Amino acid sequence: MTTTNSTAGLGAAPATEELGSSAQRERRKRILDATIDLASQGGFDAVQMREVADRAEVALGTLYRYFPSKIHLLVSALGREFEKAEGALRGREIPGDTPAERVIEVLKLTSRGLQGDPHLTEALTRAFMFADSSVQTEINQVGMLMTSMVTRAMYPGRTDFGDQDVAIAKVIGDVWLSALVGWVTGRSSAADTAQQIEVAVKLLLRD
Amino acid sequence: MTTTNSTAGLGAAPATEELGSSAQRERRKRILDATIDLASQGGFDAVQMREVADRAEVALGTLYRYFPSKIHLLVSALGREFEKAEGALRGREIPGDTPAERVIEVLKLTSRGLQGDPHLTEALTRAFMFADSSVQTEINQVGMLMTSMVTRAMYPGRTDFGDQDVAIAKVIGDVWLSALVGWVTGRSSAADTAQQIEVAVKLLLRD
DNA sequence: CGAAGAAGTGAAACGTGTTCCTATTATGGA
DNA sequence: TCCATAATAGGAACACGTTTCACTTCTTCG
Repeated sequence: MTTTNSTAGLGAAPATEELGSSAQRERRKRILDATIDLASQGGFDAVQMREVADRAEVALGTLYRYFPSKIHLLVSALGREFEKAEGALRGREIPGDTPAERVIEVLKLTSRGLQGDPHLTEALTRAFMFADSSVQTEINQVGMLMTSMVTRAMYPGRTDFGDQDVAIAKVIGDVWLSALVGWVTGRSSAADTAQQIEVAVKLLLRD
Repeated sequence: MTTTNSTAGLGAAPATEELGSSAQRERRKRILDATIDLASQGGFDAVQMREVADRAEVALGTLYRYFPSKIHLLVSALGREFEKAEGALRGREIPGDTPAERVIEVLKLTSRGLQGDPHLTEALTRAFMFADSSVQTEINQVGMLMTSMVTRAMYPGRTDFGDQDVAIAKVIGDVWLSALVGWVTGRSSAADTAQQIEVAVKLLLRD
């Protein structure tokens, strides 16, 4: 059984690594800020390592010391954003009478947030899709946040979930990712994407 | 001059295998062969445009005339391979007593085929994930083949399918893609991938 | 304080995707 | 057949991710 459990990560995942001196934490923050700034304005291609380094007022070599590749950089940025989004959602009461309705609601909210900044979304999604196992830590973090958002929407208030529920949440996450890729790469419209997710959720959460 | 390059470009790089002189069709074939060869031996990174051009005995500029980017090249190669795989499957009788069983069988077969050539799969999947709307034609072709394979496995012999069935097939396709990406990028094992797909299919095709 | 090592700087250089340019060869119509 | 035009060859050049290196600055600890 491959249940490396997800409920473990559902708790209060501490913010990002708190290692390093405060100067280092600030450098790191400046780098991620610059990254998101550039991504937001021009997408994946606009995030150029030299430009990021410039904006963060950091040498190129230093940038690479903090993030060993552009993919690491972008996936880390994605992690930070996702954490923020998940935090914002965490306090909120999710409307909807059934698990399906609530999950759709959450995914709509999230998608809308992403689609409000298409370039940023494009950059982060591309990076996520391109990431290999050397970025596993960051990837898993994002995956767990995703799963956690979905399960919480399914059963608000509950804190741990059965295998079946987690499996469903993961499938929904997969569909969501595929749909997002379709949207990001210009193959489907925002409406298509929403529709696609809704269909999947209804299929998976009918009973 | 670059004035009327669109018509010239289309003539030069026939989207379908029909167009172009026989010399051109052969060039195109040599290029795709070289691509798959390189991909198969070293994956995405090993498909280097200069090397492809060399092996295909074609100038770099010619390669770019036929395929305007590495992504186009790889996605086109993917299309050709997928067609071949789908054709091989089309004649065959699929074992299994229920739609779920048959779909799982088909996906297992396909996955096994892919996993038998990991580098090739990695290259093609990466390209697919990275492709933007300029590669829409090729992408859609692959998507339709995928959906068609799944629906046919659900109801062998039938030739047209209800909305619900197509929707389910698409969701399965999404999950399959996500799982494949996970495998390709080294985040999950072949067994995990199979498991993940099986869970999704069982959830979607229970009744 | 002072020294040793870690971290940061700035710049050059390399690899590979992509573009561009000129000369040469194929092709198809008058 | 001969010419106009498109297609190809060959190769230089450019862009951006990544690496490397010599030097400087910071941090830590005896």
